Amino acid sequence: MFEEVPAEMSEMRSPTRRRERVAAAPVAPVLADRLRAHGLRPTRQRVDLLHVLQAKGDRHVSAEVVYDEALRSGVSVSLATVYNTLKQFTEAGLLAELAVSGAKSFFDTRVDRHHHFYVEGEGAMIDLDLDDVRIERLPEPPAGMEVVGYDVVVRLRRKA
Amino acid sequence: MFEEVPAEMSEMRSPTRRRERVAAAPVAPVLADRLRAHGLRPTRQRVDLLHVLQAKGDRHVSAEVVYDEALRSGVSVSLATVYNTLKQFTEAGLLAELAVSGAKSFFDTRVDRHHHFYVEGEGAMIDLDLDDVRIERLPEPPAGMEVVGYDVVVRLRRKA
DNA sequence: ATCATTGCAAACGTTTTGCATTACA
DNA sequence: TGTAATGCAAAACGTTTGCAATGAT
Repeated sequence: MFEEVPAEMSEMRSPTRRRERVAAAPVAPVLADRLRAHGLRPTRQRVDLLHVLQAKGDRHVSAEVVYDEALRSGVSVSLATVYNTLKQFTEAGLLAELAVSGAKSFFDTRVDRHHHFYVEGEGAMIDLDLDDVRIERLPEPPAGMEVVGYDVVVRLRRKA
Repeated sequence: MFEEVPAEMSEMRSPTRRRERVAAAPVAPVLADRLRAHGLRPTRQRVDLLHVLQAKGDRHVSAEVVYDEALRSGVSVSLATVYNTLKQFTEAGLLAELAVSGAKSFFDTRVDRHHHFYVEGEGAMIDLDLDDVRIERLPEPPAGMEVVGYDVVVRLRRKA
């Protein structure tokens, strides 16, 4: 391994919690609307997965974690569908793909502009509000290009 | 695919160029010293791969690209050794691992502190001198942590 | 001579795909 | 009903590992 990366990056998994089939929960209509608003048909799996993703607030997840949590909460999906759905959600703007070093994909449930702390040696990422970082000087883009935005990763080390 | 990522990120491959066995070239002793200075035994493969990596100036490569270039320039290595060697080089500080979105590892031959442009849709990264970006305000690290540094990625889009 | 390094092939974990089935609109 | 989405298993990648052979000091 090039680096130890925890299954879920920014928090420990909280104790298992039994839950009704999410699709039947009262939040479902809201989720369905959110999906429609992003051009996605609100199928059972998409609603369920969106619910799983949102159930714990902002976080950084891998496909496997989402799959595990889905099963754990009684949602029936295949791993392939989780992968495909995360990809669709990302294309639709419901998720953002995180740039991390290593060979595994991570997704950020928070899609508004923000930055990150990165804890070295643990691979954990922590959200950083936009206001906590400010860039003073932005470089000139190469000819024919325009600047879309910038991402800052502040690297941390645990004090001895 | 989540995103098209070119085999080599920051430049197109230049036309194939026949070359002597690198280990026999006059640069070898220098490379060997560099390896020793970083605590690595200068084996033939390590010298050869270091030469391949440095042959084109600073760049962002994947294991596969390094492997291809090695074969193309007459260097005999196995893909497994390329992977292992890139990992060792990274640990030894001869390379830096790049944080990119996606499921593949990329390495930066430039190890001094610098930032990057990232061209959306092409996955290309372009080096940015440290002076071209300046951060005005750095956030307070969480308790028990200290800030080691920060990386900035300026995202670009090709103008229409 | 000794011990690190290598090569190879096989194992592994992650992600994608093909195709028959299901379910939304 | 027509079409998009799903499940599954299998394939396709990217990466690592085990072990015997090789090479550096």
